[in-house]
Amino acid sequence: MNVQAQLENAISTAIRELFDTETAAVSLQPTRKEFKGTYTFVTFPLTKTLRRKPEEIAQAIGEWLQSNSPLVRAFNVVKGFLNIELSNEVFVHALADYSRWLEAFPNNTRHSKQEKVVVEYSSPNTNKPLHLGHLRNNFLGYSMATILEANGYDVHKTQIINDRGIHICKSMLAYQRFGKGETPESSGIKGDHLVGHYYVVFERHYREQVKALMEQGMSKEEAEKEAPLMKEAQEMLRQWEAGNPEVRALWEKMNRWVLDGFDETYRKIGVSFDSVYYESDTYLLGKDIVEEGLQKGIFFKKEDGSVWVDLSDEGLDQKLLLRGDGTSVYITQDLGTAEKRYQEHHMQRMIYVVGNEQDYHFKVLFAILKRLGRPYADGLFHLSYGMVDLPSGKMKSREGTVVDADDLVAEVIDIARQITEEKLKNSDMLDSFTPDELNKLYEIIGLGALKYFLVRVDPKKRMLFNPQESIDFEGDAAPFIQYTHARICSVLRKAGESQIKAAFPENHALSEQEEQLVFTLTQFPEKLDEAARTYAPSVLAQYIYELTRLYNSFYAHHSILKAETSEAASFRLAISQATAQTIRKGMQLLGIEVPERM
RNA sequence: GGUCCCGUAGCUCAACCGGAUAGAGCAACUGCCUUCUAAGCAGUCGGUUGCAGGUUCGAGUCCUGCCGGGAUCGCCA
Repeated sequence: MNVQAQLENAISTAIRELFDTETAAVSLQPTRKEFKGTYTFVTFPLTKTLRRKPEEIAQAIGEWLQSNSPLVRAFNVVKGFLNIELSNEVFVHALADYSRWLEAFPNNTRHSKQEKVVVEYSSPNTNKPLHLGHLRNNFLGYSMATILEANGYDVHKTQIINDRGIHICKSMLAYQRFGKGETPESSGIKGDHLVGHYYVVFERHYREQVKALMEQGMSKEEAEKEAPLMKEAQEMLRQWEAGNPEVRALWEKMNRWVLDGFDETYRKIGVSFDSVYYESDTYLLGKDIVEEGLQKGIFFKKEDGSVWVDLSDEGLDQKLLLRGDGTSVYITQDLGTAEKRYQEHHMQRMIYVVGNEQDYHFKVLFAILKRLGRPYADGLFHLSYGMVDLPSGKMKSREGTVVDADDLVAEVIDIARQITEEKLKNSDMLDSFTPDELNKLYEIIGLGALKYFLVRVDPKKRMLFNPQESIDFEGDAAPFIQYTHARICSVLRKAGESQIKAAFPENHALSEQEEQLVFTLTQFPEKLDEAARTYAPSVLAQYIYELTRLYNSFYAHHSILKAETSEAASFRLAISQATAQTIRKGMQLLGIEVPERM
């Protein structure tokens, strides 16, 4: 049992013995740092039942604890707040226990829950390359999956690739028309960018046609519908559905280019998937479910043959599930995909990492699956995250304000290169790295900075990305954390040279900072649990930052290897080791690497 | 218009289930490298938590109204 739970029990006992009353579960909070103590018990809620002043209650419980609990060294009362100071051995033992646990983590938590979770993220369209929004999605999804795994779930990472539809036909048509047979190889352009280029070409010519038609007196809506290019794209989609070999061949070729491009990006940014679903494989599957819903009377058919569900009693609308001509819409495909995944994985939970612009869509999807009585319906969760805005507002592909993922990644690595080279030169370390090591280091630092920036913010909130200044290398940023890790590693190396070993001597009297550090370290499992429970990797990011800050302050105010006593030296070394490991394993859960030297 | 989300320091973000004097970073300004890596440490400056009520021992947090911003309400995905 951990210290906090033991204390809470002790307080319950104290209340029973002192006031002859049973209380609801007591809960402690960390003491604010301007007061002495580690845990604080708030007595205000007890004043009514006990009919005493909060100070009196706090004082009485404090005295009881001090004489009855070996955990408690001292206490102080401020208004109704009882601040509890723990005895030395508590910290020493806590660090020893934590270090042992940490050594084995995350192997010691793996598969402890017997529950399978499917996490879907990324899920791009195949008509253009990944952008900044996808990066937030990918880092969030990958990190969430890793965090769930470390919490004991059996995690399966997947995505649904939207590889069919009018969007890809637009790129195909433009390529057919203007491409002159160029390929990623012949042009030297990454496949997804090449296909994206033709999507833009389509849009450009299409806009011209629309404009011309409008000048001839058509309304905008009419012109957009009547423009020859649009009609041709729609015709191409029909041919695709009909299985026209030529169209299919072009589609396969161009999709291959895009998917290869995506793979390259995924590899670069360090995310991965256990499986991939393609819309072209699943888009027809939902139809069986629609049929089933009709038979069960959950769905209904309109005169034109279209199929609908009425969710108005749940505050939602009527929603189309199948067009009058029998073709499927977006949500039809999602029904089918969910079903297929359940058949293949029998998961208890499935998490969709998708932007909050689709909040409504997922409400509807989940409501439908629930009405259909699907066993997995209650385990569905939409991890809805906010959009990434630019200083100019929302990213708009038509206005060319989209921040391309590959460009951004290359840019942050380049900035990392410049800064790191400079720093290494200043500290005479540059020559101690091989060119390969340097390139790896720049990548770790640049990517780390980018990932941390995107993952430190509460997923639910929309966030602002300023290309000029958003990626920090100082302060609340990954390089600060990475640097601290490298620094500790350096201390650990030197400790090895001078034969100093980490230990947990009970007679070492901890300084306030040491107490705080030990306390914060041992919070890691709780934070990990909270991150999983609340679907927020940001709580881990913030925790690691807080730990790093504390350590740096400790580092500046304490000698480690040249400490006053050998007990102090070995205990501080133990703190340092645990901090480095917590940073490394914690950052790993965010998908961020940390170097041993920088 | 209906529904949902958001509004905290000049900027970017925190604040556990309602707890103490609302915290960090950036920016600006001071100090600190003959001592374990200065991407660091210590400090100064910066707030009527959008506004007005309400609930209570206590409200950034819960409730109501208003103001401002965003998303969504397609036989698009």
